[in-house]
Amino acid sequence: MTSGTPKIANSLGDIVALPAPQAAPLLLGSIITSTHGGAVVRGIITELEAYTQDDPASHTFRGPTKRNAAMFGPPGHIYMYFTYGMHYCMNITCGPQGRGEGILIRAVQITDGIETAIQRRYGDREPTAAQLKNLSNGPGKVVQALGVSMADYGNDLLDTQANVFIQPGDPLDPKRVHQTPRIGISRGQDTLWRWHVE
DNA sequence: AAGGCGATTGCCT
DNA sequence: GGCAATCGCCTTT
Repeated sequence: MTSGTPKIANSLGDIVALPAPQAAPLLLGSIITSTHGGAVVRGIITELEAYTQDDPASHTFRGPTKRNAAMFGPPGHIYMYFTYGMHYCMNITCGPQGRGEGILIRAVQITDGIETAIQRRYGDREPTAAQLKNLSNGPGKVVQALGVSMADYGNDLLDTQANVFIQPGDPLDPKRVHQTPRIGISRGQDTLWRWHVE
């Protein structure tokens, strides 16, 4: 680099290396793409939540385990977990290697491959208006619509050759961004670590 | 070795 | 809005 442009946290690699609560709002509006099954499904990340290691709501609160190992790996990788006996959710790992932080992707606005997403969520039946609205507005729904699975555990989300990857999105209108407590947790409700756009 | 419960979803009232 | 479904993980005996 010969220009005098200062190095700022403007690339995804820089962003995911930040602590999760700093990275999360910066990743809102990013593009996530899945090429699973030979079909491209792509969407804009519209809701996410940050989790840190000293956060009682986090899977990493009690230290590394086999389940949460990816959270302690390099940033920008996939941490998947299985919950409630039937649902999978995906995270973007954050912070430096060795630090158990990540961002739960809670909602995506599908922009490409919506037919494939509908097929994965509802099968061949024509979706109702309600079903279309609920296509990918929850963490388990996002995973299902994108066709992500535990096979993607630990994979690099910044590798555009991977089956699942993220890329920068268009800037968001700050007026459309809302910050709230996280959803579905019994502890750690004091922090405003959920961000979403309308 | 066993039990409780969860970063959820969808259906039922 | 309330609650059942369903099972792997982690904590506790």
